[in-house]
Amino acid sequence: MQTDQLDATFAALADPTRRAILTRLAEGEATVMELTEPFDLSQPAISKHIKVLEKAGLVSRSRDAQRRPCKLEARPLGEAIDFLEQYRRFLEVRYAKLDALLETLKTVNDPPAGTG
Amino acid sequence: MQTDQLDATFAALADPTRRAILTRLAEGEATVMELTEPFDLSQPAISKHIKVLEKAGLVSRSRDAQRRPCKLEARPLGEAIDFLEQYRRFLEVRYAKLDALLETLKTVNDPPAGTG
DNA sequence: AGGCTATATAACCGATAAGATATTTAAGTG
DNA sequence: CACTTAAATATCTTATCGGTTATATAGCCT
Repeated sequence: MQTDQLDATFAALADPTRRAILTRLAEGEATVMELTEPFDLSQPAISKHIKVLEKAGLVSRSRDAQRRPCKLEARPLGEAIDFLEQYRRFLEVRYAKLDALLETLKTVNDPPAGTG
Repeated sequence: MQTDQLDATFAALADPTRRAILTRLAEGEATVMELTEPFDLSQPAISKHIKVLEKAGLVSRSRDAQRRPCKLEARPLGEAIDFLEQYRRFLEVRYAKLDALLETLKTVNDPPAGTG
């Protein structure tokens, strides 16, 4: 895992506008216009944010006529999680919660066990 | 979850020196001197980094004579993970790995953690 | 008090970030 | 070709960052 990749990923995530863009992209692809709309920011400002996300590898672009739809690329987020995982033992409460979550998910595979 | 907290957390994580400091602190408390030593940076530079980490709530300080030992505070990292979790469905491969990991951890069954 | 050690603060610098507005490029349409 | 729409680029401004050196503060020890 390169340090530069983590730098870029965390720096990209450090901006609330960019996080909001990512959240929106989690619902599906979106054009620059569509991404600009919900914000009180100029189109060039959003284009800049997109460029930051793109450089961090968090977003990829395609083409649809004049449009340049953005798509979420989550791989770098995975690397960020990998980094944060090293602190797992300091997050015992969360860890327990996650454990419980996975337990629940596994239970879903089991035959119905009545109320849980 | 406040946006400012996430801003501060991710911004703090965006610097490799600060990530290295956190990694070191994961091994236990350390003084400013001890944290400065491994880097080719001045003591004030490290103090500044610590202040950034402290403002983000990732580090807390105590006192030991003239020393101000730093301690890792992982809670904000937990919130960062919470944010990243929303992209889990875009990280199916990782998710499977995490599942396997937790399976392993449960089998291992660590003793209660103390810091030293 | 004087001196040593550990850390923080101040002042400064160059680079970068985040925003704006204005303009340009690219692509489609009449 | 002119016009419209979508997005990118240029230029500028202000603020913050990350580093420096120099200095100040705080706490211990004689």
